Amino acid sequence: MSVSAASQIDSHQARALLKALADPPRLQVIESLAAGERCVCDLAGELDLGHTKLSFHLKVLKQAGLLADRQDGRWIYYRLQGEALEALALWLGELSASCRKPAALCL
Amino acid sequence: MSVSAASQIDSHQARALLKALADPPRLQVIESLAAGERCVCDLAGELDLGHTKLSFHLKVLKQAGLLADRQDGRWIYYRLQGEALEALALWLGELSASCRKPAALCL
DNA sequence: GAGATCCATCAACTATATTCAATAGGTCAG
DNA sequence: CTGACCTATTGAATATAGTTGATGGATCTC
Repeated sequence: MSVSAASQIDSHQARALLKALADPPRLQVIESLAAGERCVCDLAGELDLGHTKLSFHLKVLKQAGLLADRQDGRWIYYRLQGEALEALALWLGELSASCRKPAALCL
Repeated sequence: MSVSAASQIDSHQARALLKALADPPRLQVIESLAAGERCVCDLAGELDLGHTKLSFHLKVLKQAGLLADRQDGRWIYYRLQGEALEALALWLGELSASCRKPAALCL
């Protein structure tokens, strides 16, 4: 039980996260939210996406587990789920590590 | 100057890597190559992709900088470029770290 | 409760990516 | 140099994903 326990993911989950991230507007959202929680209208102002497009991509990111939301009155605030990013980073790290291991065979 | 200097990438490069990885057949290839270098015909046998499909995806991965190849007679061997995976893992890690920093705002 | 604001959803359209079958370029063995 | 093998490429067909404009639900203000 490590302290910063990023949950282990399998390649199927990794692919879902990769796919969710691999899109310009979604990456804009992610990077904007890395600075902190924001409501949709702030995001719409900050980024240059229409309301509908933004809403669509927020949904995709949320379904992938990369975002969480919270309602406050008529505003809905989205925030990054750091664990998902960490889990993906970990998965990628293990992949590259396993590549490096059998020294003679890879690279 | 850190020892395991994974080169820094920007969000544009990160997106290209994410996009290249976010596809089932390509992830199969990546995971297979994590065990070591292989020639195309071995990959074709191991995975269940047609020759054409495999060749196409190898090209995509190579252009993204995730794979390198080497010719030996009529065989062409592909291997993983661990640095690309590490760089992406690093980029994701920094993103999640920056999310965690302003404690009150995110999560 | 009427109107305004914030956000999500829907269906149709468009754009992009993947697949498949056929063709072609190299390399090797005989 | 001919035929066999390994791999790459091409173009057409298909599948998938993204965008757009219009509609609707929910919350707030007056």
